[in-house]
Amino acid sequence: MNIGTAAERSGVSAKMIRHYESIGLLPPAARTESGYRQYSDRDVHVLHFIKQARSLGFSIADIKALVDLWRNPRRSSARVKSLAQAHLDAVDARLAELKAIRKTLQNLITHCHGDERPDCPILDTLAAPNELPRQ
Amino acid sequence: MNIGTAAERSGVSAKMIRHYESIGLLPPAARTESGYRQYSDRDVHVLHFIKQARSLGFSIADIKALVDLWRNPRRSSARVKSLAQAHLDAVDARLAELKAIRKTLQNLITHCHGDERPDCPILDTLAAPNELPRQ
DNA sequence: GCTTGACCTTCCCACGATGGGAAGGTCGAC
DNA sequence: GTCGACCTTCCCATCGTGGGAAGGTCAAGC
Repeated sequence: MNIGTAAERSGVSAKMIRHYESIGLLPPAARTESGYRQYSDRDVHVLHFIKQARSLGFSIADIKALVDLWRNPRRSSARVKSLAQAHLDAVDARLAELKAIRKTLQNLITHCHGDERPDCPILDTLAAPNELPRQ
Repeated sequence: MNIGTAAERSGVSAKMIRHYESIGLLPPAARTESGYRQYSDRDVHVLHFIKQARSLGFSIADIKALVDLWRNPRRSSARVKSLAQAHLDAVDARLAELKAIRKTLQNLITHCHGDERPDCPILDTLAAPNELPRQ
């Protein structure tokens, strides 16, 4: 099938499919005489794997490693688990960050009248010489 | 003072100070005869404001709006609050996303032996034809 | 006054992931 | 044959934060 069909069936855009091929995440596709890329059901399956991993927030580098492990019958699940754990740790770190940000924003918004007056605790806090309240 | 000192005192790198000037977030700095940028205490204060807003995750475009409001004695706090609320909404959306990702990852990791065997629920789930479990 | 290391300037490129769009070729239904 | 949909490659962009090259400036120390 052509790239458009592969894109539709996998959920990965044609643009990204070409890009993934260019960065080596995918092997070069088979081509017709006129240069059109040809994809098999197996290729669509790989693309779907990539899409799923992306939706879990894995980086392209991680996904490359995961695809390689998937392709290797001799892999150890320890390696997979290690990759997933490192990613989970990063997700947790980002969650903590956003929670702190959320808390500060929520507090600032609560104390802001939000009317026509110019005084505003949000601006005052941003302009204050000390660091933002972190808790 | 020179840009290095302004960077040190504001917590914003010299690179970013130059960048912010180039994108119009900062007005062009005064210059010496030899072309060195000169910054006042007031400039450092603005940079500090920018740094604080960045640490709260506001985009450069939002920060530009916030700085303009800060500079405008006739601003309404409603406008400030609206910007902050929109940003908080975006933070909340991202938090929800990461939480869902975390949950899925956590579940997959829990069911993975993480040993030398090749069978792995993480890879199996990524390769499965249906969408990832979302709850 | 000269030396030299730190600092400054502009410019170009890069990162990561996902595009938009231009220019030109191919395909297949009608 | 026509024509709209699809395909190709190539170049650029987004967003925020850099690295580094090439060359100029500053001022402490000798």
